[in-house]
Amino acid sequence: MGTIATFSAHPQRRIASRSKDPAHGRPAFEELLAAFGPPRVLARGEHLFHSGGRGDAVYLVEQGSIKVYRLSAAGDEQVLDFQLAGDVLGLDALGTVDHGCSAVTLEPTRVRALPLTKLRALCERSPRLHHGILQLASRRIGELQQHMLALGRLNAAERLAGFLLNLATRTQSRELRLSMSRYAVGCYLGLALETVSRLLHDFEAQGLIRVHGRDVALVKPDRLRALAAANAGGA
Amino acid sequence: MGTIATFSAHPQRRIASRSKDPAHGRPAFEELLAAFGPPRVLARGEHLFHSGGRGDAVYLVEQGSIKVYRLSAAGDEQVLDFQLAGDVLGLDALGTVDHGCSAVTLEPTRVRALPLTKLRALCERSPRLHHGILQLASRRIGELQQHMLALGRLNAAERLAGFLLNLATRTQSRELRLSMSRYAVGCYLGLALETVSRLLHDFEAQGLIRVHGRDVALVKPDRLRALAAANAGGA
DNA sequence: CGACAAATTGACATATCTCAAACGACGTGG
DNA sequence: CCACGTCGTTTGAGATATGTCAATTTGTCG
Repeated sequence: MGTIATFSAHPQRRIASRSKDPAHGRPAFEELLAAFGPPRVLARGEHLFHSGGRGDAVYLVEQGSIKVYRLSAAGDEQVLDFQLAGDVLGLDALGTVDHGCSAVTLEPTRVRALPLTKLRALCERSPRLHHGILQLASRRIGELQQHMLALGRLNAAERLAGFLLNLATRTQSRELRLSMSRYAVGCYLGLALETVSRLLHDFEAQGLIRVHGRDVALVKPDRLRALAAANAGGA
Repeated sequence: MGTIATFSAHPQRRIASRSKDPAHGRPAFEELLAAFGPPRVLARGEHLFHSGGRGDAVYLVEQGSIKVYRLSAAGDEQVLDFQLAGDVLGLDALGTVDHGCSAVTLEPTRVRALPLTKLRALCERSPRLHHGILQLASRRIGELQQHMLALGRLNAAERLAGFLLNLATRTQSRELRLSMSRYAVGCYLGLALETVSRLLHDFEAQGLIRVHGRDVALVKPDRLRALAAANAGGA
């Protein structure tokens, strides 16, 4: 895992695009992939599941993007993650009966579901697949821990820089088209939407990025990285 | 889950004290428990593992307490969790080769290890045990997500109130003996240690708790709960 | 008892939030 | 095709929660 520190590249969970992982079972992921059901297309704004709802499947995003979030009693939203093509979500409901979060599409999105009943049955038969799921869960833990570091210890600029780099790595592109609003970005980073807006402006003023609405081009990723890494550590 | 919202009670991971969970395999946990090796006693300040180090086991805390943390490049510490008796840690290293965090004891602590090699072997043979681990991982994801909400959206008082309630639930006691410093609490909650100190004072002044050094008694847990829940939502 | 680490308390600095206004894009309906 | 309303974004000014720095007190352990 290379360069990006604060926000892990999440390449791990993006099982569709995994290509090399010498030590641990690649085949596990392939097998897992094959277990998912047929594609289903959701319109923008449709929910995949709701917090409190019974968790009855995990989902693989094939195309589009999904916002996973929780609401506080006061109605504040905390975005837990944005899921892009190749990501798997719903892992938090394996251990408990229901979901602790909600998932909504940010644009027309194609997903494939793997019902928990089927998942459990498959796990009985294939330790390899079972292990694949466990690895996904384990990696998700690592990612969340990394994000906790960001929320707890990084300043606004560091968080945003890390976020942009993370997206760039995951999409393998420096030309980002943000499917989420400034508000959603703020909810993810623990910031006010105005702060996000201002910071994007500042980054542009410094020549680090170019911004046109929701299109963001990373002009100087290295300097962004330096910014993010100023505080967000490696390892 | 019951009353505490922001900081889940983590009762899930405290497998030693699990007593009822109708739907999901209790036996899985019992079996898992039995798989751990012999007890080992660590002195205060000893590390169980280091960030970057190869993850070669998961650990069950039998007695004492452990601080799990990450360092940022700037040297700032983010505490990811405090692990008490009954908790399992090291789950984040199942999916990757090495740990993304470090673990150090806060007091003399007794743990039992389950080497990953053995764990994997056992998983091959016992789907039930395998499933137990998966559930632990899944629940940990839920807990981390809940803490992210706290870090991202709650104010200092709400975080601290939630933290105290969390500890009380996990230890089944309203008389807390904090094994961690104010500094460590601050690192966990994303606050400065002075803020923690001041807040404890304020809570005491309001009659919510009594503080004597590291002994904290929850005098009015309900009011603390109201404080924590003011913003930290259920479900 | 002495020394060192932890905790408290105060004064002050500031990053970020909040409130508010204005602007732009975009889709709908006349 | 244009007017209009809505939603998201930008930008500004001011408020504030929390951090920082520093001095003092308390606690702990050899």
